[in-house]
Amino acid sequence: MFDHCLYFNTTALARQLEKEWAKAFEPFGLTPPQAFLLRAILDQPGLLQREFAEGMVISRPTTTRALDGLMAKGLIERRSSGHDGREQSIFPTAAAIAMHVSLNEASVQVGKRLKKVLGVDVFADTVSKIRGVRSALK
Amino acid sequence: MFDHCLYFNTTALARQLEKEWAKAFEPFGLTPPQAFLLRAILDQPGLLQREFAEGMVISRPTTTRALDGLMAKGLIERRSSGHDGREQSIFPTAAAIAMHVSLNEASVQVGKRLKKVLGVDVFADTVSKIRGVRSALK
DNA sequence: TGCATATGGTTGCATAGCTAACTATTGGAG
DNA sequence: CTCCAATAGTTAGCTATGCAACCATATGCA
Repeated sequence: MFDHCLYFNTTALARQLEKEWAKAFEPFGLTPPQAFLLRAILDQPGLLQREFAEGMVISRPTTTRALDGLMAKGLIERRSSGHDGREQSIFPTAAAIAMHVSLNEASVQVGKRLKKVLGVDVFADTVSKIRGVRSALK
Repeated sequence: MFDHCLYFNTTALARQLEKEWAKAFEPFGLTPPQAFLLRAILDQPGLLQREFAEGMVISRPTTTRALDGLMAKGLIERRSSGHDGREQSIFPTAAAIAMHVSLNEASVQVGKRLKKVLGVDVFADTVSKIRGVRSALK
């Protein structure tokens, strides 16, 4: 119905991809947003909550809640940043660190599968086009 | 952080676009999902609820609720399809029909603005790439 | 020093989406 | 004709997201 609409196609694709990734992270008991946030934390432990919000391109309230969820699962810790009483530094727990490798492997597998289905070039082109649009709209 | 991830970029773009369209539909008191569904109904009055779910690529429960919202605003009617007691045909009310032209105009404006910002070719390429991925994953 | 402003985080409230499970109706196979 | 399977729609319950408004802490300027 809205074949040439960027919004329509983008949101529809986002929902499709959400399902793909949900399958991959299901064994970890994580949803895609949770898993991606955790991967970011594992890659850059100690960054401030605000910095993760920026990096994931989600609002601060959404970040608060996503981190609440990860904390409830015992996967992260919030520590006061020390020099500024407002800030929270985010660290993975040992349990999360134990998942790091397999979480990354699962992610790589999804990427590989998508590249196989779509073709490596189409995949890369699409990502690059989307990133271009994102930054043009920023 | 996930520069080359299709999921990450797609969901982030989806949120950005949502905001763009929200501005455009705000004068009508409609959110983007509501407005797009209503536009579909205005273009094809009388289709079944299930058919709108398919067309919009959303689940049936989401369709039920989106239509509940439009009905609460007095913009659509559900009528029994006649030959099958399970089905509901969806029609726009006079109030909705009165919005048809300006709703479409507002939508065209957003499209024009995006094409101007991004360039017509980038816009078309991006949509086409995304549609390609959508159908490859279907 | 003290108040105004800015910033990081949280809370409240709303929307949109999903899956699973339910109801109601239809249609087909014995 | 009856019962079982399939289909349309709804309901329940969950997650993710945003904005507005709030609290607490910093910061800067007068």
